[in-house]
Amino acid sequence: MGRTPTGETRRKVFEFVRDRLLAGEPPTVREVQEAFGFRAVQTARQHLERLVEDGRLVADRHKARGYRLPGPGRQSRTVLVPVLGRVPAGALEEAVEDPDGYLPVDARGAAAGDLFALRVRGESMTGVGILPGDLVIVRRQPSAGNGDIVVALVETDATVKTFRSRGRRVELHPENPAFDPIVLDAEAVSILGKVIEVRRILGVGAAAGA
Amino acid sequence: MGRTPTGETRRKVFEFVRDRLLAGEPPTVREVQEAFGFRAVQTARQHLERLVEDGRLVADRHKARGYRLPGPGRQSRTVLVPVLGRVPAGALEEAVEDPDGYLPVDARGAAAGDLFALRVRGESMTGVGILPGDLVIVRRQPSAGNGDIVVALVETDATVKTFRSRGRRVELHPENPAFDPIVLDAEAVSILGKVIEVRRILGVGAAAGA
DNA sequence: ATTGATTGCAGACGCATGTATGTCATAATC
DNA sequence: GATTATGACATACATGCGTCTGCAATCAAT
Repeated sequence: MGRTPTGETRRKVFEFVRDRLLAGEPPTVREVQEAFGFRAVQTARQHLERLVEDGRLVADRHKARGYRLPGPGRQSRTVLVPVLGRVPAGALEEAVEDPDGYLPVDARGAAAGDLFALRVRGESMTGVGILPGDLVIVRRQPSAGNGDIVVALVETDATVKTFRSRGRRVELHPENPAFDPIVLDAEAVSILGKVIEVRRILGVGAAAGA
Repeated sequence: MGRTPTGETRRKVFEFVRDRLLAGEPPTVREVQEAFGFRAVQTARQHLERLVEDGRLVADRHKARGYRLPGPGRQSRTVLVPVLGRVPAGALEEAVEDPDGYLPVDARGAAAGDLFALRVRGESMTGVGILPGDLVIVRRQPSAGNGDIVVALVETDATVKTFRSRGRRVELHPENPAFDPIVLDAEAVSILGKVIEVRRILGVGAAAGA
């Protein structure tokens, strides 16, 4: 058959492959072929190979579904992090087993099992832009540095506060003048981890257009 | 060879496959075999099939790398969304071509190509917990509803504001008493999209994305 | 000991899939 | 119009990879 304008099809092929890759389902050469109605496998392959030459894709040679996006710089490792409903005193392991859902997070070096997420309750951290209902992503660690925003176990509930070490004592500072700091003996505080990211999902309400 | 305690290996196989899937690189049966040192393909396959029976995995039969996580309930579709450095007047398409990096986002129904992210500049939205340096994830749409937080093109720069329609005019409200609303003729405003999520990366190297 | 369930091994079959070659038509350039 | 590059097609080949059949070893219950 005829041909399409120069470069036009290749761009669309790239977008198709990229979207598939980002969706976690690498396509086969023949799936690309069918998606574009090519009558020969080779046509799809030519486009793919050109994209590899141009550095827009990389190929895992001779492997099924072997095309990938170039890395490793931008190849950030995405992991799904469990959103914990509650953290009943210390039983973090069990809470992870039955999460409310998962959030896709760029692990940035952290081990997948060391991350979890919590929904923020209360207004004690509004001063640093952490509002009720926000999600905090936490990396598990037993201690923290001054100024770190941490998740700590106080009484039986997990709470988000700014950590500050004061001699043998530990202060958990809210970031809201209406609340008072919590001062405890260092051993009496159980740090669950450090907040590495804050997220707020906004009005899913009107799902626009379609 | 001997055997490992009941169920033990299967759990590890599941975790292996799950992590690979979340990383966007579905494993082959033989890759599972090698990862665990099985001397027969079939051993890996047995575990995989059991996981499918248990509903922990689903299988795309006869397809290469055909094992997936069950869905679509918990299988929220994760897409990588480009972080745009700048949005030079209207040229959104081109900006997407050369992003600063990618963020993993739960698409929640939106088409992958309709999403992008921007880094917030300025303090005009601190009142609703959007701070300078935060990342906003935007779904492209040409209009918005009252109260939506939108990204609009004013002059030559993209800005984040609360949208409000006022007759034939459009108001872009900052959420900070130190700033004044921008009032424009409806046709003079170019809405790039609606903010559907806000993120703040804390701690270690504030560099998100690449 | 017998039985059944589970874990693991060995080898083979066949389709799916990446790859190689060669041909033809259209577009771009001179 | 001749030349060159590009897009598309047709066919074939080699191997990756899911699947099948059959058997051995370990553990628990009878």
